[in-house]
Amino acid sequence: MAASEILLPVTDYDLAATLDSGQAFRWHRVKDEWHGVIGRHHVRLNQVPEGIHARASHLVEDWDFLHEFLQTRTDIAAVLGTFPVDKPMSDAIAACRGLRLLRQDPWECLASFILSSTKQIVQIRQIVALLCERFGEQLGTEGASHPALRIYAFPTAERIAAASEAELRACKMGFRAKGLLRAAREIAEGRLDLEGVRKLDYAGARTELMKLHGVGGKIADCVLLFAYGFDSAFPVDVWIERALQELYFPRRRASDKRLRKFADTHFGPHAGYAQQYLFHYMRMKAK
DNA sequence: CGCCAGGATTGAA
DNA sequence: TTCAATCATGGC
Repeated sequence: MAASEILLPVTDYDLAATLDSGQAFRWHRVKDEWHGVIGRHHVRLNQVPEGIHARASHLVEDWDFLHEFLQTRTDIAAVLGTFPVDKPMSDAIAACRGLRLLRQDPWECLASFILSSTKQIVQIRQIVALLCERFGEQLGTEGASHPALRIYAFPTAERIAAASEAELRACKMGFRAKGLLRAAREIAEGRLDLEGVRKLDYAGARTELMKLHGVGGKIADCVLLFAYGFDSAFPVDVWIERALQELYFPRRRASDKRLRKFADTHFGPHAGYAQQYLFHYMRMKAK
């Protein structure tokens, strides 16, 4: 039945931690509500005792897109049950129980993480917001008279492919414009099929994404984890490197190679989930 | 291996 | 107020 609001009855779901854990860059909190765009849906979410309450700015026939994005059907207890039983992991779980992995659109996720290179989360947000304002389709008409309230879809690969590198650089993305433009063209001109990547195994999918200029192992793993649901992907950035070093090798300094190998073997079949818990735990401790 | 690529933020002068 | 250090990933 079509409605503009719905209750998603989920437990063990920390909406704030999930939307603010560096996976997605377009969500912002207004009072107790999270505003965001999923595809062409503008939605507002808030955590209530019974689960997550969602409101859309339009009538929605099928809310499955929201279940999919938020991964409400994931059995989080089963995932946590596969984590290694050690002090760092149990501390991380205690610190952010209810943290989830999202399931994002591959293009939006890929583009966002190409822009994330050597940027901090606040800056990535700014760049992505500018990109959407300038190249994304405006959704609805609420903000027609009020620029600050305008809502935009994430720009399509085709639209980005039609932009110039200079126009993209004007969104403050610097040298990342080249990588974004080239990726958009690969997709728009049919040389890269992001849907086809779903059919590959983890190693094959990673190799495929890493062919793109500006996409190394870390960014490929972010996309594989946050958009494709490859739970074994374990993005290693400086935060995670520090976390592994401090939490698991406090006495002796471990090489990058050693840490990488540890990451690939220690955390089990849902290593990506474990990574997200460690990442969020370290960010919370740093604040 | 070591350098470089922008721009926001932080803290010193 | 200005200015310099810091941040952090991939290509070469």
